Amino acid sequence: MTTAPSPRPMRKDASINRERLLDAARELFAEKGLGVTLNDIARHAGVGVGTAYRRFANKEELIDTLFEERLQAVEAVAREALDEPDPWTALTDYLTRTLQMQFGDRGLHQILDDPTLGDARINDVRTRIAPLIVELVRRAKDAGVVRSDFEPTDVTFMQSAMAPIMDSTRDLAPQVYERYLTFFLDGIRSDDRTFTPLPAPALSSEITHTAMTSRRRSTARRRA
Amino acid sequence: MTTAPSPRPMRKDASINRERLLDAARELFAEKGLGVTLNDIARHAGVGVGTAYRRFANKEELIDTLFEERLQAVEAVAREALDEPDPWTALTDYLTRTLQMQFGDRGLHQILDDPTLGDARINDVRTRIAPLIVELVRRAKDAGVVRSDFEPTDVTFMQSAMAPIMDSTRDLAPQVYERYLTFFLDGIRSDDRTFTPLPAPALSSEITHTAMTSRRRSTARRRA
DNA sequence: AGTAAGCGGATATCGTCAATCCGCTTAGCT
DNA sequence: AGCTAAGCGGATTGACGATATCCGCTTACT
Repeated sequence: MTTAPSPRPMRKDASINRERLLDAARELFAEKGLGVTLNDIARHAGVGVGTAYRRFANKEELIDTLFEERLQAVEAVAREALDEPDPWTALTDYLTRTLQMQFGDRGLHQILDDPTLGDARINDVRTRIAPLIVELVRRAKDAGVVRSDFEPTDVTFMQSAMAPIMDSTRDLAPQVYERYLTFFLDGIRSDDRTFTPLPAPALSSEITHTAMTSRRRSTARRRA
Repeated sequence: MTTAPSPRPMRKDASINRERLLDAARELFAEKGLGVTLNDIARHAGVGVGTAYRRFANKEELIDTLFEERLQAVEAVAREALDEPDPWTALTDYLTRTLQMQFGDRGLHQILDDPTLGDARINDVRTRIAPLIVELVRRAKDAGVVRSDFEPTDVTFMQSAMAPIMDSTRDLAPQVYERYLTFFLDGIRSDDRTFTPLPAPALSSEITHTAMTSRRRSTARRRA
């Protein structure tokens, strides 16, 4: 699936380097977002820039290659959630799990959130995910476990709202974003209006200050 | 307060241009955020770059000049909120009003949110605001109108969570962010666990797509 | 052993932004 | 009315960061 049936197979060192580049890219995209340069990736892979550009025409190609699979994983989570009989669990499982994934991979968040990123294949997957979310929300509303004025697009905005929290606390207090997800979920759940115990304590004002100060520059890059 | 008692007053054309620059800066900072360049501002003011740099050493000086007042307005809102006898109204008035201000002024949001921005005077004001928020939250908790595990720093993160929503919908559907603020407030209010009517309908999936696509690049600039 | 494939990384190119400089204009004084 | 310091515009310079190429050397494979 990775290599077309070309006359000659790739030379051994070449394919090793290709893997190294993919690994490095995975790591850097996850940690710093899609803004890292091919030069960064090459250096991280312990390989010359030339090598990087010989294997991938540009960063986009690398992104498309890597994230199709990551997005399919998100799609799979949505499908699994639809197998869950309890509609509230289904919806929250989807949210919790995919946010977890996005928390661990800034690039994944960016490509999920920004429809201008990625090629046709990426778009395909995104297009397949949307109706699954619609269905998850519909079921939850039909079962009366979610307020009736909640809509599928609210899921999208909620995800984008989590991004700055994730980015500012990633290195400092990993699961703080779940605290805010909980507030949000307590604001839309209708079958049980008691408060869910918060999965993480609030940050002290000092740590909050540090978090806001050390926020990583969001390094997304616009499409050419 | 603006001009020191210097030997000669500023020449008339000079002070007119100074005002023009301040107006242009206010407008551009509000609309595009603090990332705009002094050149942008000069052009917008209908004035040469040289003039801009003669009046203000750099963008920072301009920012500090303009935003001290804006931040004081936020402080004033907090103080007014503390005059409000009902603790829930007090807290939500503060949130609603300051978010409204931030919605109308991207620069204000940035400087409120990023402690590395602004000079000592700006920092002073920020330092004065923090304890007011602590007090607003304390009162609400003491009165039992807000869940007991809610903390003042949650206000900070909630504000930063609204930013991407505001930025993606500003030109498309001005008050959508209030919808998400409402979800959030319904998730922390403890005296009344019914749902607050949403101030704005959900965006259609098409409009949401447009919103995510046309999101303005966040143009904050790091300090030197 | 020969050679096509691959390699590294210095370097060219581009775009963006900050900041200066200088020839011309004008406000304000006498 | 004439003088001059102050002000003006904006082309230009310089720094920087990112992308992408090029080319002399090396290596895998037959």
